[in-house]
Amino acid sequence: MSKANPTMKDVAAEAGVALGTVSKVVNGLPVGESYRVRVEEAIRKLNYQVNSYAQGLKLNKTRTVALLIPNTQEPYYGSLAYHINSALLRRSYRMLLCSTDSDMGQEQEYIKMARQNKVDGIIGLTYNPNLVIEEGTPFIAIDRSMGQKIPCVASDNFAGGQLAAEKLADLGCRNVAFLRTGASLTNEPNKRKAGFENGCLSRSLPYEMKILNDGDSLEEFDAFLTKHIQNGRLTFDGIFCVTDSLAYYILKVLKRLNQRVPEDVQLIGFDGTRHFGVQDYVCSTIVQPVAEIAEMCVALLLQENMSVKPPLVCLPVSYAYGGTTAETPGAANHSEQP
Amino acid sequence: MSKANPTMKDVAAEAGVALGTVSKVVNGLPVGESYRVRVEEAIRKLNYQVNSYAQGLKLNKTRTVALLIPNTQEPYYGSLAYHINSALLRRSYRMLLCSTDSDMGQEQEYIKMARQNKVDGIIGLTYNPNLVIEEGTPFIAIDRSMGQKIPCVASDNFAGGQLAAEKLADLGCRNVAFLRTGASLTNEPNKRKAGFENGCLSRSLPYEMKILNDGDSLEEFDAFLTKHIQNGRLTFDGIFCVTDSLAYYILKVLKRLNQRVPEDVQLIGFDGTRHFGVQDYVCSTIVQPVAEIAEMCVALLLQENMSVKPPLVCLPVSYAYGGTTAETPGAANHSEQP
DNA sequence: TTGTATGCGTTATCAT
DNA sequence: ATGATAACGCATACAA
Repeated sequence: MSKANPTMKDVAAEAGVALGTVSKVVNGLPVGESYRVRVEEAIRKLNYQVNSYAQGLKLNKTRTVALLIPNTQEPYYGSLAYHINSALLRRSYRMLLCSTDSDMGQEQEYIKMARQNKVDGIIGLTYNPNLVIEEGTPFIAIDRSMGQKIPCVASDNFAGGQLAAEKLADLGCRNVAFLRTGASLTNEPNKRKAGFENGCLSRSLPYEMKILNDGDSLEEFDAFLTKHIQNGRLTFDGIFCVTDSLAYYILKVLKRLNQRVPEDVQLIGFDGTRHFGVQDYVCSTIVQPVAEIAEMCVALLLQENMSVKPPLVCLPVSYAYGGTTAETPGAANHSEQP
Repeated sequence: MSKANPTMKDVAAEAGVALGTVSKVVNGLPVGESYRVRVEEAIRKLNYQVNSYAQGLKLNKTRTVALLIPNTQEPYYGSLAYHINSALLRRSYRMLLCSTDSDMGQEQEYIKMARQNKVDGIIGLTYNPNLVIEEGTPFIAIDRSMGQKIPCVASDNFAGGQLAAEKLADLGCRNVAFLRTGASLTNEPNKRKAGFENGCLSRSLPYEMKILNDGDSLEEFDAFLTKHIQNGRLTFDGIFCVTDSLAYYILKVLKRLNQRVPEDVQLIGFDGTRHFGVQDYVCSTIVQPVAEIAEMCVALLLQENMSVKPPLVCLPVSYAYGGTTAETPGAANHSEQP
């Protein structure tokens, strides 16, 4: 019976060659034909596999990347994790999943772990403003810039906000609202507001904003909307919510207020969230290009033919109909549901 | 300026002690008080971190576990990945995420990778019937038994099916249906059917089944339900779907058929899927105890005070109201939405 | 072209 | 109790 975990030494003994020869065969370096065959045979016979830990120690490269992300439960995060994992796998890189729960202490702990584990790089979606990152390990940030030296990848949130405004205008809205939570932090998604304002102005579309502060309850929105009901009808005929998650909440509020969606009021969210991750859209929405964001993060991290790291990369978003806006069959700019 | 990646040797030199002493301090082994202080100071000064790769090579233990799962996009999988990650983190274990897309070749590739990477164990949710697993690495299966030697963790699918039938009976249903997809594979979720039949029989509740074969389109269900419409009303007043995902699809079909839910027909799914992972339930459902499943997998894998590995562990499910059944305020067995 | 020897950073076994 | 040293499995510079 062969050993449970054969090493190169075992393979060398089995094949009757030297250790170095085995190493060369394993790494595809030139070696005499007859030797190569014998070594390959021995490898198969013993079922040999390289030990990444010994290899990593020697090369100081581990082909492993850590992903810091709040969780994998919420659809945007889960989707991101999936696509980043796929992009890494395609390049034969391993991925350490680090669910941080957005806890600053835990995030820092994971950074430490990543360093101990000698990862080749870190991709992080963290809102922690004072995360300490070692100079040594390459880092790519998602959705929040972490300084000039660290590239940040995000979707084009400004354009997304603008697109939402334009869509609402195109679909016949005359008076719209923008609803947002989580205002305090500086991050890319915050640009959705500015983009929306810009879009409204360029279309001369009157708008109002309701922006919650950190501690506020979502019920503030209920009060806000209730206040804007006149003769049983909402004074807004269009609402842009900063996320699909919020849009879903607002949808329920509107139902309670007896407003029909999309007949009385049209609703656009942001993210491109689908039911069960892969089915239809939860609401009409500005879709983030999650797969492209993932691919870009990995490409930047592994520095594939990129001479210089850009500080901020914004990827194009698109509009998708999801039942909470008027349908516009035949419209040029209309994305369909897969 | 200090070195980018100081080693124990550097710490020893800095503290003016021997290498072995540093190792002892790092690992909390007894060491002279004055030495310990000096070493700790040097560690802080140089910002030293152990190298897990050197440690893993030496100890042949890596404190790393691989999770094989189809993806992290679909809510059940994403949630499972999150909770397993948390359970491992609590024990200071790292987790390699291996999204397999249910591809058999990729699954096998990941098993190989896990072996190369010297993981201490593997947790796998895979429907691949002929996956080759090395004897050496501990393996825990989720939702599908992979042989006597490999423990399988799942929720109590039989009891869940039974509970669904009993709930429908309790809520006044007189004629129900069971709808299922993905029939061919032998796995734990298949027991939902048997449990449901059992529950119907014990309550003398008439039932019918529609079970799709592997290649079938979901539209078969449309036809099935349409066929059971008489005078504009569905002959079923209760439907149990094998997953929430299917229940969501059926919900849309019922809407098209002008059946009101839950007034005309009540609907129960399975999984406990929530909107956006953390909000309200998508439908009334049999909730899988995802956190407990995760915890059990990790505990079994790491063999915490378990003398013997059980071949199959079934964890209790619960019913949750999610809007697609009649509300039963005050009912004893009623779970509420968090 | 092939074999030999050294070192990666750590732990553990020795003498001291 | 502390210091020196071998070994973990691999890659590589160097000798043959």
